[in-house]
Amino acid sequence: MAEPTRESHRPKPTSRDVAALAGVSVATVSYVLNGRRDRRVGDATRQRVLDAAASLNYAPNQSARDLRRRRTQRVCLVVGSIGVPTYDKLAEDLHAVADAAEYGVVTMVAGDADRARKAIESLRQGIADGALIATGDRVLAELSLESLAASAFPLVVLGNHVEASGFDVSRFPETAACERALRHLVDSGRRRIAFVGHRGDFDGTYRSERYGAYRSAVARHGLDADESLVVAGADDRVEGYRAVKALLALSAPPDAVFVASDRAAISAIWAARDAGLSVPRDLAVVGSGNLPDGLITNPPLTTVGPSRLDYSPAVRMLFSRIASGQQLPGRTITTDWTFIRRGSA
Amino acid sequence: MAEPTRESHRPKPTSRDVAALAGVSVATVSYVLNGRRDRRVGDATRQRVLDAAASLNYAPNQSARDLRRRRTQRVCLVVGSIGVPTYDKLAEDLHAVADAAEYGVVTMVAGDADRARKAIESLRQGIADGALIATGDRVLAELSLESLAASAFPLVVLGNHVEASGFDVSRFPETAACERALRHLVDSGRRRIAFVGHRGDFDGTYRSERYGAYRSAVARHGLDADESLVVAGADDRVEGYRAVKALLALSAPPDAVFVASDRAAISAIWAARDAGLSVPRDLAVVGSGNLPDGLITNPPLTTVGPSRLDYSPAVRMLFSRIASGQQLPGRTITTDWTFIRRGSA
DNA sequence: CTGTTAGCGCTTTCAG
DNA sequence: CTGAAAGCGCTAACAG
Repeated sequence: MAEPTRESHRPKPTSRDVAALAGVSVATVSYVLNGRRDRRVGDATRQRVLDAAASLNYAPNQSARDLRRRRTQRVCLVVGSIGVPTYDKLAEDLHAVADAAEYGVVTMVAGDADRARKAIESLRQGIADGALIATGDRVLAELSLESLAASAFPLVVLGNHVEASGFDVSRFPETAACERALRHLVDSGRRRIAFVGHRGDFDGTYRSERYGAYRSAVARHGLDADESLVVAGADDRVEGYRAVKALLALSAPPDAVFVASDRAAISAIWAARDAGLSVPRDLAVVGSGNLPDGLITNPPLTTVGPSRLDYSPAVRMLFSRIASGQQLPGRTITTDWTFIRRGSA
Repeated sequence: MAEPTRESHRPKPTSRDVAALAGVSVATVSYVLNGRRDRRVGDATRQRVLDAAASLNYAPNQSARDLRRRRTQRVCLVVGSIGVPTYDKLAEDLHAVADAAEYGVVTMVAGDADRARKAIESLRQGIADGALIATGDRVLAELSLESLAASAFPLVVLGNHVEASGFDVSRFPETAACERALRHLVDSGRRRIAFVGHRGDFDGTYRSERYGAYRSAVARHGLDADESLVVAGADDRVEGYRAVKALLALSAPPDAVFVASDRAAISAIWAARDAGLSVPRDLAVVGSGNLPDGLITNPPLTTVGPSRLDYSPAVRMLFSRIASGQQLPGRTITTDWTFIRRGSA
């Protein structure tokens, strides 16, 4: 109100300002504000400090604190993309544990190797005390985690094709379950099985486990190897719907579809029903991921995935690594995917 | 290999180590590594520094750099929860701009006022150079943003019921569109209109715009005011499905349902179809949010929401605030929701 | 119980 | 073109 024209930018108060106002030293301010048990401070002094801090609207500077303490009290989650249910669940599980441990969570999105390298660089620069990397195997394959691991940085990686060396690994092997699902389709008489994959599933030389299982099933069981039966569309509900709609409009449509995500598999069920087809009679549908959403489709979604979607073991590995401070040997936990037969195939 | 038993924790290399190895001063290291144009360094020296840094596997310490520079080159996104499509879109839009501006993004999840206060505390402690707060109006109502705004911290808030004072606000007023949707239902002869809300929509004294519009429509148009027609279930696809299924099993079921999310509205269409009902004939369904997913339902989803889901204006406000460094006046951008009639009502 | 002091690792004037 | 030196704001020994 006094100077509406050129509001003078008064600098943020520091612990020194608080100390001065309370008539104590900065050390005392630090002790009071961090409430350490080994450092008893007189009640009167403590109150003066608290009052001073409150009246100055003081907030301690994180960078300075991190620098001095040599830790950030933060963990970092590196995910491959936004809006993917499994990453969402991972984020939830991580937040739950981090909150309990009074740790903050920072999330970085690294959809390609370039971004992932940037994220790793940030980690090397000490942006957090540990990290959970879940960018997917495709990106992981192009990454070198050695520089991080070499510095004993607490790290847990979700990936099926990395070796635990200097960090921990959480694996979800998919192949066996996918093969079982495909065999089931074959056993129930399907010959023209389509594959709806993520865009990344076919990327260059990389081949996802789901796609790999599909290719080998086609070969092994002598199925119709029609390239027009392999399409992208698993990344997204809408894309999935359109992809399956297009498949069904083929002159020789598929009699089954193996979809690399449950989201898109649900869209597949719709697309089939909207085309006047009966699932599974006219089109068998198998999804991937075992999301709860598959329970409410009609028919309920047959899928492959972990029998329970729970990342807390991986999260706990991370926190145990952070707590130990040691250079632990690399641990691996493995959660096999299973074939979960419900109504759609 | 040499000492497998007690791996000595060699400390991370600092700029001093690099300087020593390169035979230059730490200042030169800083100049080289930050590649400043105003400070030309001899090519030979520069190369020595780069080699030294590489051979030591050096990564500059962020905390120290942030402390000295008095900025973090990071922005913070505070969202109300994980796995909500609109927050996902917001995160995407923010990441897009931040990447281009060479800014990092840290995300915090603040589902309730306590968490939100913690997040704000972190912001006050300088965890980022600016923030986008999107926790939803319910949480926002319990929050005091003054302490942040007072320190001229660059801030943009997504909220319909906050005043832009010391920060910018992006509003998406819902009420008018909701009223239009409800009037449309009434005009097409619906009398028993159900409301499927988020758990937070009824929280204590708080009443969301969607729910408020529903209550007033019931009163104004003299609709059946049956409390059993008001249920939670909008937070989640599965919950939404179950909630609508239960509504349809009522002895006096609704003839229309206004759902506070598109996700759950889609589940509502399914639930109706699975119950052998025709949409919209037997049950009219209106969603909220205008997600792309509503285009692929059968019938396509009638909804209320912004005509285009785009948060980049809000994001740009944030970055302009950060860039200016000034204490700008609070700006407000308003994007009205509209009634988008498709097939389901 | 409280104060003094020495840095954490980096950037940035200011000299040379 | 390069170096010396002064801190950024905080915590943690160590004294008293």
